[in-house]
Amino acid sequence: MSKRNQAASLPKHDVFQAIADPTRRGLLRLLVDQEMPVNAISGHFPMTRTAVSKHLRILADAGLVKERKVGRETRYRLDADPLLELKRWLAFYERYWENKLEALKRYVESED
Amino acid sequence: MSKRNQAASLPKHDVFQAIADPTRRGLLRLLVDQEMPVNAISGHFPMTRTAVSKHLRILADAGLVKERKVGRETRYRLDADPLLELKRWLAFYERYWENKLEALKRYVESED
DNA sequence: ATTATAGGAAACCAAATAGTTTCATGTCAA
DNA sequence: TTGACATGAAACTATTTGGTTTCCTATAAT
Repeated sequence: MSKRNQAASLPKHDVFQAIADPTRRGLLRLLVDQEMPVNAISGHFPMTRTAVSKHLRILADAGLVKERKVGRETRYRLDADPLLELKRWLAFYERYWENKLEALKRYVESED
Repeated sequence: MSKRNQAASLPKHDVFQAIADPTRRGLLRLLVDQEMPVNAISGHFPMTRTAVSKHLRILADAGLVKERKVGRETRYRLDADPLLELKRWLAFYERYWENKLEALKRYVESED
């Protein structure tokens, strides 16, 4: 049932786009093993809280962070799962750099 | 010598940004094991040759394709090397989904 | 009850992006 | 040498992006 993500719940931002921005990569890195409220998070970045908040929304759209309301604050934490898609995408190209490394290895070995 | 890529040859587009666009991912996929001239390439995409050409330039800036002039045509081919950066970036997060899978596994196993 | 704190929503802005059309240049073919 | 072909450059446009400021709402603390 439900062909993955359709109509109703189409993620507005995919993981490729989400990680394209360096600030957002920084956010992921920061939330790796801490759940943090927006204020604490935004202290780590040279921009307004609102800007950080928007980045967090984009990450949430891509499924890369989860949010939880606690009292008057919203806490965010990493969800690395969507990165699996990236890993699968990357895997396809793996043999191409492996080929290169192979070639280099042969070249080096033929040098003695 | 030369701390990687500095001043003079700063790549205007990094690999994260380069692969953010679906058309560009399509280009990489197409050039995986063929060297192709622009005209042949652009036939595979629903946009003008010029637009494709610009995407190719962005990929070239990120080092993901190499170009070679042959007579009056310019042929492009994949260079997967810069994807290693992405792989390293991803590797950092690997344990986070592994933890999840672990947890799931324990949960399933405790079910009999 | 009043004040302070945490966060999102809205309106706005500048710059970047993804595309177009038109033009110029270099190379191949007749 | 004349014409056709392959491509990049330039100028232009619409949309998206990344940021801001200003305001509103909900929760906590006094």
